[in-house]
Amino acid sequence: MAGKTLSEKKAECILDAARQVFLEHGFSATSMDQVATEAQVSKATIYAHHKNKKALFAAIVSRECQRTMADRAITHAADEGCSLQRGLTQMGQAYMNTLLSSHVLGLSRAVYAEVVRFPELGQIYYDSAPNQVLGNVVGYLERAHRKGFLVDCDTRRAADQFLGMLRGDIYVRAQFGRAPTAAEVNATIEEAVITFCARYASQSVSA
Amino acid sequence: MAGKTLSEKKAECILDAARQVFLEHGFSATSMDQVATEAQVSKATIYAHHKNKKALFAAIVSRECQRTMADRAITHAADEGCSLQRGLTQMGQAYMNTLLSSHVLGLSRAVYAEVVRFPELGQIYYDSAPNQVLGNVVGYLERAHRKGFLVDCDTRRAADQFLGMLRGDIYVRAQFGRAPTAAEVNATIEEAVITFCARYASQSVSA
DNA sequence: GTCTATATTTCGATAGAC
DNA sequence: GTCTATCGAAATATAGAC
Repeated sequence: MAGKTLSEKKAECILDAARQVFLEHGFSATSMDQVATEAQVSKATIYAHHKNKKALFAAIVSRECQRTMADRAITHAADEGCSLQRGLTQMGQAYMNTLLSSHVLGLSRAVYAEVVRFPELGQIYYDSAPNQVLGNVVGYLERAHRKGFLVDCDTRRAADQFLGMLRGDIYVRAQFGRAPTAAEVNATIEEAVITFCARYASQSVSA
Repeated sequence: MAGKTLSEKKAECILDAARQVFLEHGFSATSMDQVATEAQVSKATIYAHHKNKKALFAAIVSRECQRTMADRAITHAADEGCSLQRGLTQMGQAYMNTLLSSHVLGLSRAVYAEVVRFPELGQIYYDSAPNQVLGNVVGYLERAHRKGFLVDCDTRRAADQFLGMLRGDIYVRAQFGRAPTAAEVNATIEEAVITFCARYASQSVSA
């Protein structure tokens, strides 16, 4: 990818700038002038690449959804060779790391804020981020079940409860402005694993 | 309250109109003209009652926080005379009813969207709504513990996990545009109670 | 494609009459 | 307090030169 035209470079600058401004201020509070200044191009250049503000926003949302899922190691964080407790803990750490990062919070904030105006974006976001994660955890639990680590259960329900406990009050606080400490996050993960195992771990594992 | 001056009536109209428009479109996407039209007053009248747009928004957020906590029966939904399982289920139903209502979703959406710009509102919202609910559930669990229904535990952690499981994927879907069915909600509540009791219910209760 | 300059609309907020 | 009328700033989007 060494041979990039000037136009391709500007196109990238626009997307990067739009990402930053949209994720920080949201759709309505962001102006095309801000994006142009941040990208160091003229406003007309933006309109040469994107039909209008809404289309630019949609492009950013799609791009971020893919990126977040691509570089997040949640699925592969769980070492399949170790115990259930350890596997859940590793997944929990990877999940919380991603969820509490400023750009994931910013993306969900921006999409959530505009879901009434752009319902399609809400769909795209849910399908490509939260729902993917849920599916990945379900996959892990099914493999754990085949190894005899888990009792018979609805794995989707179990995964949902695990992720719900992980988010908990910490995530609510993070959404509304208070960043949690690392100690809080670790304690939440540890306790979620214990409660999960109290119901779902097979006797041979929990005993 | 029969004798209301015309001014008082208009003041109410303004608040009601602002509530509707802000909770539907958020702060940035709402114009004072929209509020004025909805309230059937002139824009100047709004500015006679509220310093500016931000102050009006803050007034709405505070008012809605108080209202939501006042008329929500979450705390008192749990019949204290019955079993732990039944009490948790009743609380869960009241909680989900409130959480998934359009005006609570709209309020959290509006506040969440502007938390970067108005950090104080994020604080106010968290303290007066989610944190209140958490505290109320903690209170219920402590009473249940004194009755011997609960094992020794961190009641705040237990309450947090219970509420986290209640919200779960349903709440994420609701945030991003898909309304859950009543059956989904009921199943989520039932399963949250079971997992909660697997760890926290005392032997005499769970056996 | 990219720029400068601008058309056009809409917004928050206010002046002044009543 | 309430209205009409309006100001000035800022927004989206485009025209036209290069």
